[in-house]
Amino acid sequence: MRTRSEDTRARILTASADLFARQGYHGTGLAELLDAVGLQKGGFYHHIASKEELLLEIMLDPIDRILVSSDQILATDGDATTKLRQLGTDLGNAMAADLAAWTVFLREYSVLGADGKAQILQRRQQYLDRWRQVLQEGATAGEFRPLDLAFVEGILGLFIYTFVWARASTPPEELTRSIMQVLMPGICLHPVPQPR
Amino acid sequence: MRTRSEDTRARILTASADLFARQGYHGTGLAELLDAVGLQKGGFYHHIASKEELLLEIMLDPIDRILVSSDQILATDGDATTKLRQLGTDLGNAMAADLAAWTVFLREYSVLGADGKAQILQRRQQYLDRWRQVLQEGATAGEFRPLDLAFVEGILGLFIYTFVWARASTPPEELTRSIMQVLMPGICLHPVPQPR
DNA sequence: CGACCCCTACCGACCAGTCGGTACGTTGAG
DNA sequence: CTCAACGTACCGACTGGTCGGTAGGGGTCG
Repeated sequence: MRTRSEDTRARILTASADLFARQGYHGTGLAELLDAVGLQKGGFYHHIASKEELLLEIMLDPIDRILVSSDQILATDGDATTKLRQLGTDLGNAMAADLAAWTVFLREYSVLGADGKAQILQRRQQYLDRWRQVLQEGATAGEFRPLDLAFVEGILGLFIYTFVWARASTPPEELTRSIMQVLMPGICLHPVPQPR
Repeated sequence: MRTRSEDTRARILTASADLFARQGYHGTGLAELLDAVGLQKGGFYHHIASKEELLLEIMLDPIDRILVSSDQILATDGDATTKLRQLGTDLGNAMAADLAAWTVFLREYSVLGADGKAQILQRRQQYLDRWRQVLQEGATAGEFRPLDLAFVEGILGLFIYTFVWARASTPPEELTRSIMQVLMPGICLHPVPQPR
């Protein structure tokens, strides 16, 4: 059963994510949030403890979701090449579905206090470790080249910049495909058949 | 001859780039800028027209520099594979030398007014067009796979995220090498010997 | 030489406006 | 009657920016 409160709260979350993505956290005043949601301050603060807590909640959502889906991928018994491709398409789908929240997640880390930073950083590391794990697995299995894994930090950047800057003109599945078209043969040792 | 004024102005520029990179434009107050530079408001505004003009100047610097160096690379008569590698190492070197300014350039676009946006966007497109040009050249010459170029927007993200998040633990040349280790075979059709 | 002057670099008080946040009143459904 | 879900009025702190003023170095005169 969906209460009215939860509904209002959800509206606040999505509207804020949208504004924060477009103008940044500090660039978005309370007033803008309020008339985007259609509330006054009193109503707003009935649902939200503080602006910064709101930010943290927005940022936790996308990373928590993808921790679940990537976990399922890792649990598969396919080879590393397959898992790698799945990790990529999964990330692309996630960003396509929640681009605003992902943008905020990847841009506003520095705004958070020590608590929020710790929570976000831990999950971020967890997620990137999934990639590192698959990369390692593929390397020892002889599927992948022996790689210096420093670039893994950049994968999130590769995706988000492609999605943010190329979105208007191109459907999301094509963006993911374009990225994976480079990433797969860049990582895999033997020629990889491109699906489709 | 280097005047005192130019020196002070330069100090303002670098200090501001540093603070903007760490805390964001809106997250950095005038007060913080002032005691980072060691000036009072009067002195500050003697050199800078406005905070936003300051931001624009910070952002124009890295892109203008790399437009020059990438132009020189394009003018070379090497093959596309060589040019591609040079574009990558050039970008890596630029970011390593000016990480703060690059961070600001890639994060604070939305803060700018219509004028600033136009100036930055034009240069950004110019630079990415260099990559597209080389990619196209290599594709028609049979050096590269036939690629969907949507991912090109993500190259900047790939680099900046790698440099920002992996910097502390790794020297910049290694970061560039790690990235190019993936990018080159991801783009080039035939196996590419890795230098060094 | 010294007296004058001007201009650059800088100071610090001040401004209107905006910030995030709170206290409390009101409304309406169960 | 109750309590959640809001609106309204207000707060102090802080925002970017302005303005009148000043210290002092360098040039130009007699």
